[in-house]
This record gives sequence, structure tokens and C-alpha cells, in this order.
Amino acid sequence: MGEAITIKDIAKALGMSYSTVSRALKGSYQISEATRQKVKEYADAHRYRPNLVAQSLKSKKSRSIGVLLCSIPNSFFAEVINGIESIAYNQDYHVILTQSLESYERELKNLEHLAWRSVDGLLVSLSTETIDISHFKKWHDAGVPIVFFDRITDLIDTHKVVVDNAGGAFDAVHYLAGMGRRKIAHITSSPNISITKERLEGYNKAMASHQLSPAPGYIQYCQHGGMIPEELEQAIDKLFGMEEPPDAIFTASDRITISTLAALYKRGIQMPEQVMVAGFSNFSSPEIFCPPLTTVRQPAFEMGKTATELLIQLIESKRPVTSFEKRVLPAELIIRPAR
Amino acid sequence: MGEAITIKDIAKALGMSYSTVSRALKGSYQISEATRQKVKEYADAHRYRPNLVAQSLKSKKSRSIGVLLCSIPNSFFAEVINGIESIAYNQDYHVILTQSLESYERELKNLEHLAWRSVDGLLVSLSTETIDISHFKKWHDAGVPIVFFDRITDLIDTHKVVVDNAGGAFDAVHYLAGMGRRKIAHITSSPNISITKERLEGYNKAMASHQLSPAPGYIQYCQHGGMIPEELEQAIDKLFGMEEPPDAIFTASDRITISTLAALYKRGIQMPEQVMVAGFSNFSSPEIFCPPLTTVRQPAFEMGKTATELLIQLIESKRPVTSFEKRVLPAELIIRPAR
DNA sequence: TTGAAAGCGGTACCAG
DNA sequence: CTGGTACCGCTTTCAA
Repeated sequence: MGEAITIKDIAKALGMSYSTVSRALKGSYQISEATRQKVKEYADAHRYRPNLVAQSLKSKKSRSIGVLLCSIPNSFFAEVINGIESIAYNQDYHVILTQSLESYERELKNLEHLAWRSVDGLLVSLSTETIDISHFKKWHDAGVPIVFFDRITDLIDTHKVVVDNAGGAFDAVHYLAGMGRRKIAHITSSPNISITKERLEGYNKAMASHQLSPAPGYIQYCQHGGMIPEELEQAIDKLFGMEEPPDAIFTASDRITISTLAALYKRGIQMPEQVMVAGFSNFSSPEIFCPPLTTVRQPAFEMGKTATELLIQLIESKRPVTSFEKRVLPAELIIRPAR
Repeated sequence: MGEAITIKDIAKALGMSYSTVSRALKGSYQISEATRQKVKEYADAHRYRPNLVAQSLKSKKSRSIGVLLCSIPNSFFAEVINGIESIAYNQDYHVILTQSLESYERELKNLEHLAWRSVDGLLVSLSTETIDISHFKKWHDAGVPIVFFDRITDLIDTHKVVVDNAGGAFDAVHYLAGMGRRKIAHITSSPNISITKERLEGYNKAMASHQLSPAPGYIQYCQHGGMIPEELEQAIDKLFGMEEPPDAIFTASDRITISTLAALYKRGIQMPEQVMVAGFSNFSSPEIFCPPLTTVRQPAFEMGKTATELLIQLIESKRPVTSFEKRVLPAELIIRPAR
């Protein structure tokens, strides 16, 4: 795009060698203040911008970050992407997005693709189907920086960014119990992924703290995280086919929350009278739902930002990093009373 | 990422010259079937992948597409991005996203940034602030392929992808009128952008066809497309401070629709009794809003796909393209009756 | 402090 | 049909 001026042009114009110009532009090194001035001036005047491709070829760094996540238009991930871009843009990295659509197969293919594109590092949120993580282990062991976010794994030692899933889940269930509900069900994602376990833990803890114990079948898993509509339909049908159907549901993710509400409507189940719903969601205005929805909101933008900062730190670290951190961001319960 | 095998490695291993290997790999040209076989086999066996950076440097093509839009986490644009990625991924282009956040200033900066990254082409949806489009004209005249989508301009002759905004607007307003509403207001975005004009046109036409003429002040513009919360608050306050407040509102975009509902709630204005709302939105399940929202849905994924296909076609065209098309995708009115 | 030159991985032209 | 080589734009050693 556009015919740009190169180092050679500058050298020719100023009657110097390429290397001198190159050095002058990078600041550093041994170079006389005079020539540096001259070069900088000329460069600015002619709007010189280094050719990134040439730099890449030389440095073997692509200044790109690969992102693996399940779905771009999911409101949670869309916000995460926003956070990622906000950092990457300023640090002159570009971001290559790939979506697994909750398929292990696709996750593998995407990883392959990103490897080929020679990204400098990876931001990864695992698919619901993923159990074996040796594909990531391979790259990680080969020295490729990886930061996991949201759906993480304990089997690879690197930076991780998550929200306080257990805490958020606890708060939501505690709220439902506080509203007098005792038969609180939980519709959640695949048991494979970390967030499912942690949110379940919060649910269990809150139930216990209210001396409640969920009936068998009160915990419904959607293997594909609600990506497949039938999953949710089935979950709802099972719950309301029970002898003692729930009087509240705690939903574990954005997509599941929205789909649960839709499915309940379709069946004419009254909310909040018959069943009260609260769950994870990052939709901007859940107060316009019917009834207004109490949600656990995740700092998605923040998560994207933090993960990207950590990744770039890893990429640009001079010495191999051996000590890793797990950032836990707070989840926020936003209570929206019925009208 | 990873230590890859190069053409030189293959050449060395097979005792041929670089050029022979290169030719063999590209298929074409004059090369004996035997050597081609040998090379291909070796390459496959050792998982050879051409170095994209080197190819870029040589070919002066980056195989990247720059995208300019207003906001990533907006549900409409998030779906568009999904469509863009779906095509780009398969054609081995990568996508660089930038957001204007409805600022002309930022749009300029982003364009600069993308130019520097030497993208092969641009997908552009203008910011609400943009009036002067000479920055795009400059690049377009320099031969950079551009495809405009959604918020387009007539001042640059190139491919464009839009939805039938006037038609969608007409349908929505016609629906409201059909429900017996006569005082139908319109909250819309900045008058600068194409979609505002077209949706207004549909509104006017539908009003006229029902022998309705909007009171002065029934058309409220949000200069920043509802990005700034106060804009909407003011619009609502103006509408309901009038002697004859509206009994229906047609909203012109996703963000405006959601914010309008939220603002009406906040003020305790009853829907649909006091005022009935219908508008553009790509939220997945507006039936869970209160009341269920009748929406004009745009084929956003399709739009992203189509725009990207057209762009890649431009980029890869051997001869300069001189005849351009404007694809108009249908908008779909989805009626959701009150419960 | 500056210049010359090699090389990153591919491509394409020119000989042979 | 195949080999040699220059070159894309930049960085970096080695000499001067």
C-alpha cells in the first residue's frame, strides 16, 4: 500500500552508507550527533517508515500475536478482543484471530495455521472439547510464549488470566438463595474446561452455606457450551421434567444465560415467579430483559488487556522467564430487582 | 514460532538448486515430473511451509486486509468481523482490525497505521464524524483496493456492500403504524453517514404511505451513534418533553435500540402501552427483552463475507477493475408479538 | 564513527 | 529442464 521511501533512498540522498542510516535511525550505538540529526530530519521530512516485512525477515519476529478462542461474536469474547487490540495496537503488534467454535479439531488446525504465520506468541482460551493439551505443550516447550485466559489448563506452566469464577458463582447462588429459592439448578458448560469446575465449586459452596443440597440432575452440562441449541432445550426439558423442578437456575455463561431465558419463554415458564434466573453474562443492558436479569459480569476488556500485556512481556523478555503468575480479576454481581 | 525447514534445506538435501526447488513447489512452469515428485515428497515429509514474510518481501504483497469500523464489541460489527475472518482465513489473508470509536481523528490515525502495515486492501465502514473522505480517496487513487460496507460514501467509485436500509426501515415503521400507532418518532445516528439517510428515507416513505407526517422534533439525531450515553438520554427527554410525546419509536441501530429501551425503563415509561419500540438490532434473542422486541435484523455475517470476497477479488485481479458493484443484502423484519 | 558486505527465505531472470 | 545469481529492505558483523 503506497510507495514508501527506504533506507537506501535516504542513504543516497544524504551521501552516506545504508548502515549509517540504519544506525542513526535506531538511535543507540556509536554515531555522531550530527549525522543522526541529519538522518532523522530527512527521515521525518520524507515520512520514512521502516518496512516491517523486511524487519521481520531479518529479526525472525513477526510482531504478531495469535489468538485462539471459541467464538468472535460472543459478547464476552468480543470485549476480550477489544482489550487485546487496545494493547496490541499501541505496541505495534498485530492480532490474528481464530475461532475453535468449541471444536478440538479446529483448535488444532488453528494452532497449525498460527504456527505457520509464525506468530510471536499465543493468547489461548481452550475449547470445550479440549482435554488433551499436548499440541500447546509442544509449542510451549519449543519456546513459544503462551498466555492462557478464561479457560485455562493447569498442565502448562505459564501466565494465566482468569476471573474469580468461584466467587462470582458463589455470589449469584447466594443471591438466589437469599431471595428464598431453595431448589437451585445449575446449567453449565462442558466439564472439561476450567471455568466449569470453578463455577460449579462456587455453586456448591453457596448451596452448602445455605444448607441446601442440589437434587440429582440439578446440574446440567452442555457439552458444547450451548453452541448447539438442542443442548439447552434438552437441559431445560430435563430440569422441568423432574418431580421437583427447580425454582431457580444459575447459568454459567453468556450464551447459556441468553439461551436459557429464551427457552424458558418458549415454554411459557413464568419468571421470576416460577423460576428465577441469575448467571454469567456480559450483555450491556440486562435490565431490559424480562424480568431484569441479575448477572455476574466479567471484566472482559480488562482480561484481554492483561493477557496481552503479560504476553508481550514474555515475548520481549531478554532472559527466559521461569516464574509465572496467575492474575485473578474480580467478577461483579449486579443485582437487578424485578419491576 | 518453531524452526522451519526452508527451500535451501530441501535443495541441499536433494542436491538441486534453490530455483529448481522453488519451481517444483509452485507446480507450474517447466519442470520434469520426476523432480517435481521428489521435491513435493520431501517437502511434505518434512512439513515444508513457505516463509510468508520472505514471500511478502519479494512480492510486495502482505496478504493482509485492513479493517476500519467503529467498534468491535458492537454485536452487529462483531458478526461482520466473523464473516470477514471466515473468508480471509480460508484464503490465507490475515485481518488487521481497527476501531474509530466514531472519531474522525482516530479513523485517520488508523488508516495511517494500516498503510504503514502495508495492507493489500481495506474494508471500511465510516465513522459518524466523517464528512471529508479525501484520506480514503488518496489511497484509492494510489491504487489501494477498498470495499466499503454498511456506512458507505458515494464519492469513491468502488465495490460497496449494504443492506436494504430504506426497505428495512419502511417495514419497521409500517409495522408500527399497522399496530395503530400514529405518533411515530425516529431516533437515529449522525446525519453524516449513509445508513442514517437511507433509514430516514424508509421512515418517511412509510409514514407517508399511512398518511402520517411526523411532528417537528420527532426525528432525533445522535451525533455519535449513541456511543455517548447522554445523547440518548437527551433524545428521550426531548421526545417526552413534547406536548404530544410519541406513541412509538423507530430506532436506527443496535446500540441506539438497546440504549433506548434502557432509557425508557429508567423513566418508567410503559412499553408497549405508552410507547412501542421497533428498530434495527442484531442481538441474538430480542424476544427476551421486555416487551419482546420487533427488530430489523441485518445479515451481518453475510455482509462481512461478501465485502471480503469482493475485496480479495479486487486485490488479486490481474487487470485494473473499472466496473464496480453495489451489493444490497435484504434486511429482515422479525415481528415479536407482546406476551 | 563510518562503510562494505553478507544474509534472512523466496522468486525470477538469464544462461546453459 | 536446471543452475546461478541478483534482489526485496533491513540489520549486523567486520574492517577501516
